[in-house]
Amino acid sequence: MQPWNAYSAACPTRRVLDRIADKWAVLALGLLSQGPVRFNQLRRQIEGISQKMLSQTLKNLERDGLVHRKAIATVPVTVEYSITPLGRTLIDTIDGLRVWAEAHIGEVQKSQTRYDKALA
Amino acid sequence: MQPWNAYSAACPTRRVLDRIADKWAVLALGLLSQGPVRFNQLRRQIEGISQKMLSQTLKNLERDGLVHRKAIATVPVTVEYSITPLGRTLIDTIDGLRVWAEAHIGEVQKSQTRYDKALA
DNA sequence: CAGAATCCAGCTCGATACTG
DNA sequence: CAGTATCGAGCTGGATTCTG
Repeated sequence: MQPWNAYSAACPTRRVLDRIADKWAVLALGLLSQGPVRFNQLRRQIEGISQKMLSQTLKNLERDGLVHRKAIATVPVTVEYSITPLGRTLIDTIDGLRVWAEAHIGEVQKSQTRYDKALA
Repeated sequence: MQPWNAYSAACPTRRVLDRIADKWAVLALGLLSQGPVRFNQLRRQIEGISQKMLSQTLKNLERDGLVHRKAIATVPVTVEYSITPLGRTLIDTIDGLRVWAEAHIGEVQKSQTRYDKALA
């Protein structure tokens, strides 16, 4: 845990955290890890996302090289998004967090309840 | 990657991601993992944080059971924050992300540069 | 279908001032 | 020392409208 002894905008960890801080990004990447999908298809799968956010999220993911965008010249245009190998290594890493979450969410919830009760 | 096929506010992973989305929380937890510290001591170590945010961050971490707050009745009061065993398991998990970040940040950056250049 | 552009309500967060 | 309270600027993100 060395790099955390000082706040630094250049810290790689922080930059990655900033990216996955965006819940939509993680959600989208997770879905894309199951196979390529089109824009509106993805939108329907991520219930609650606005198309502005999906567009923005995908653009960021593509910029980071985590997702690949492929435009197919049909009429009307079809765009297929897929996860890149790099993206796959990230989602695999995030999976560790998923495991932690599912293992400990009960404990966290209990702590919250206790905390809230102590205030009232 | 099952739980991601639908957006759900109850999804444990998402709740954990929401917590660590807060960059200050991760920073603080990381520092606390090195040993107990007092409020202003911590504040000095996390350069750039406002005391409002530190206060808020620590309160959230305590509520989740990730951090322990111990008030010592001196004059003036001393408050010592320390990481809990649960918090330690989380920071260990986040460490996987740190490893990923340090291994792949170069690749990400290259992709970004390429992407930006393609637009201009 | 796959977006881009605009508008604006709401929340975040820093700055400041005050307290036990 | 370790906070709380209040206020306002600014960013975020949803809703809506329009396009190739």
